[in-house]
Amino acid sequence: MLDLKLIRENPSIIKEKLSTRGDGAAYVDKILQLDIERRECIGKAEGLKSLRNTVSAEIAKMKKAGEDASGKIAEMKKVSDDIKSLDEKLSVIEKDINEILINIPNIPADGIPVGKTADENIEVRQWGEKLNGDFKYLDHVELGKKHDILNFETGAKISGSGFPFYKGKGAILERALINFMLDSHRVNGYTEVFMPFLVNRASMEAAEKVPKFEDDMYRIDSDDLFAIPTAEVPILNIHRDEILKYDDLPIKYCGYTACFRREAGSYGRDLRGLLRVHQFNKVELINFCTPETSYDEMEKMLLNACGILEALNIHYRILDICTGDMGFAGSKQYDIETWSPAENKFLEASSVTNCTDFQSRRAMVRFKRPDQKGTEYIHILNGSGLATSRLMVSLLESYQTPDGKIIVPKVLHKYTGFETIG
RNA sequence: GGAGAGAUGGGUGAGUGGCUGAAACCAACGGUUUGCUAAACCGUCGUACGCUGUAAAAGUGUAUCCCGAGUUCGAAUCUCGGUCUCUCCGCCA
Repeated sequence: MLDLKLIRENPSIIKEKLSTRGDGAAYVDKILQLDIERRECIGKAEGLKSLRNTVSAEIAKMKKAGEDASGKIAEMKKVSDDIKSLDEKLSVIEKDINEILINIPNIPADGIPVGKTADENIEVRQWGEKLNGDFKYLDHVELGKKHDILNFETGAKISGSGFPFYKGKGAILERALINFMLDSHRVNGYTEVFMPFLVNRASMEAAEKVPKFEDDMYRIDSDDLFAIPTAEVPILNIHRDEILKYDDLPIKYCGYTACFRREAGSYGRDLRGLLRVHQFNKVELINFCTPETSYDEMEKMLLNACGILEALNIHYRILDICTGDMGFAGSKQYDIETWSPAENKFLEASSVTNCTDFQSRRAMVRFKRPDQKGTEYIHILNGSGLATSRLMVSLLESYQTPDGKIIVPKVLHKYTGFETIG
């Protein structure tokens, strides 16, 4: 959620910046108009409330002195009615403002690529090289079937399509990846957390996932709980409605969760195997930091995520995401894509995003500087470090041998207890 | 699932209709005292929104005692609905 005051004070700048991000700019004028009405309403209502408070105190005194206050009481009855109708009007206006505000995306950072679609993302760098062995690379679905480690039919039987089923060494490898990533990030200074996979509506709203993206979420109607689409949601909410200590910043968390996404409307796209699933595993990184450090922290987080891929020796590239392709809450976003030799393309395995104060305003996560009055909204960064599903695709495919075996990357041996599959 | 208790500022905790944004204590911060430390004493000590205003400041009004609605001239305090927490019983990984 954007800052209403910021919009009020810099409408043209906000409009200009939002113009690169869909239709956000169109809302600005409407917001400004409503904001004027809102402040008028507040002024009137508060004036009357002030009067009521004063006179009520007088009534109390008169009653104590045994005087008759019925005239003033009748007068205040009328005032109270007026206050009530003004308050009702105000709440309608504020609801309208809020409705618009939750549909305006974050302001893009200076210097990020301007563009409409993913084609206009800019590649920052690549690491490693494309594999070009002189044999036909089997894709992860074929490899999964061959070694009986991944079975999508069984997953479909249990739950439906898009719910992968891992077996034997496949299940162990998945777990190994998660443990390896968590251990690595702990060394990088992140505090490990383990969280609920179902969260309440307030948590989803704080993370700006709901109501805008409610259709993409799995919801449990009977309790109004949501299956988390990412660990970002519960981790972000750790500090909801809190004022953090300046000296504690930055606060960094890593955590594993399963992630649940309905992927409504994306049927037919990248459906094969693990490429687009309703449930996947991810280790998430979250950083709560000051505004002046957030872009530096973002670079560090990116390196933390890349470090996993380098340890696993998987070819990847980094994209600087353009304004039109960026996530709703993001101000700047890097995607990390890992190479799939069988698909012959890069797959998005991670996304590192600086959400600046966009989420913290809704979630009310603030901090206080020493020797300074008032609070500021904290900057919140999130990054996958990483999602195992796409990573598994790249890993299985990249580590296959011409005779169809799969070598387990060395860093995972201590987690798997075996060195090859097949 | 059954029965009961509760939710007040960073913490403990008082307050059952009228100077109560809220006692007291603790913590924190600033200061005095002190050879140093400790102790003592004094002061400060929530947040949000609006208005006035500034270089920064500051002033002022309103709201806020879990959330929402109601009663009343006036609600932390009374009524109703909800959420959450705790205790006991039952069930259970």
